[in-house]
Amino acid sequence: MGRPRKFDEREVLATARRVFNETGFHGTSVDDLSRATGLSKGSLYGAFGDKDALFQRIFDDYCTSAGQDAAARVEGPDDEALNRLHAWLRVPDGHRGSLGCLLAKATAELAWENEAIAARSRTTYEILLDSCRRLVEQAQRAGHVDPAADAEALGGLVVTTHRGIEALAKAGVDPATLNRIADAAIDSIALRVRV
Amino acid sequence: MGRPRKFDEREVLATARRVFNETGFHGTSVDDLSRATGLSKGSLYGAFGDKDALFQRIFDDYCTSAGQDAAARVEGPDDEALNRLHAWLRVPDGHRGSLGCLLAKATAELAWENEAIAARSRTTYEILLDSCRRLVEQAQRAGHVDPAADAEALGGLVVTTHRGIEALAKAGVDPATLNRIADAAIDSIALRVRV
DNA sequence: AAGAGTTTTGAACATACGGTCCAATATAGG
DNA sequence: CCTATATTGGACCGTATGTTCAAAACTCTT
Repeated sequence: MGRPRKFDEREVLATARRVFNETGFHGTSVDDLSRATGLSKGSLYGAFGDKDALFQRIFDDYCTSAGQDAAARVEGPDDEALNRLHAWLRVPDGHRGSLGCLLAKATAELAWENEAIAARSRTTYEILLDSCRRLVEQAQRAGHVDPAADAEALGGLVVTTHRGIEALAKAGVDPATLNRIADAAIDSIALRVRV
Repeated sequence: MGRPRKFDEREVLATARRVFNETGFHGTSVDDLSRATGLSKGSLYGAFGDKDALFQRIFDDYCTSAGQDAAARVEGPDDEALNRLHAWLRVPDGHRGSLGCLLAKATAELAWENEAIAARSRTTYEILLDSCRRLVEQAQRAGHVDPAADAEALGGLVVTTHRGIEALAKAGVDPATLNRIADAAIDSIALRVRV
């Protein structure tokens, strides 16, 4: 009972995430969030606590979801593993100004001063590294990658390449260039095939 | 004539850069800068203008220096080009908490909202890409990389790997892991040798 | 209809912020 | 020693910030 909520919590969180992702934590005021979500400041505080709690919540959700996505990418036949890695690296066609990854943005902005953010970032990256290692192992089993190669390092190379491509995309580097880099990364990994 | 300055401009700029690099632009107040540099706000404003001008100055200097460093890395004999690429990627031994790159931090935080920052970031990354392309071309001439490979894309792979390694370092990922990724990146590029 | 329980609202609050100003101070040249 | 000039450090201002709160609005139960 009680007065019902006028807003959809998931919608509000999605909007707040978008704003945080665009202007960062310190660059976003509670007024900005209030305006973007349509909720008054009082409602925001009532529903989510203070600004830090709201951000932490959004960041946690994002990391969880990123980890799940990574785990989901591992599922599938071995002989398509390389394609799945490739698809992950490619910049989407209609790419303008970059949606960007909250994990990257929050880590860059806050890891130094916020231990909770740093810890969550680290474990999330470790999940990504692990998923990519598994994908490389699949590609090895499929004969697409040298079975003697260090799967963990090669998987890591995919993760760093992904991060790097996004960083350059944020600076406005030509998407076509970035996609050729993605191709080169996969080619380099696949060239370790024993012919 | 008149009263001479009590501070060394370069020292102040270096300190301010460190602070900006740690807590970001929006996360750093003018009082923070004043405390860190030992200069009063009045002196800061007299010497460097407002907070935006100071940051832009520091960022410009950093980009210029990063571009020069990249250009300097190109100098040297062809048969050491691959080593120079490798050395650039390696994380320094005494690495704790990451010094980090102002270019990456500023781009992540501000590119979306600040056109001047975004433009400078883009041209700086293009200089980095160009330097790495030249280094790969050197390695090709030395016979360390397949001469038929796309040197621009392989050079880009080095840049994105570098960016990615730093992003993961910021999250606290084990430096040893990152160095194995750096090794893998160089190995992958070098494996394009025609034997 | 009345009451209990929630949420919304909009204003109020204290503080922190970026930015400005100025009297006091220190120095170089005349 | 004096004058001109630059720096200094702190007081000061208006605004924006994060946060709280009392009152109103609303739904469900009794």
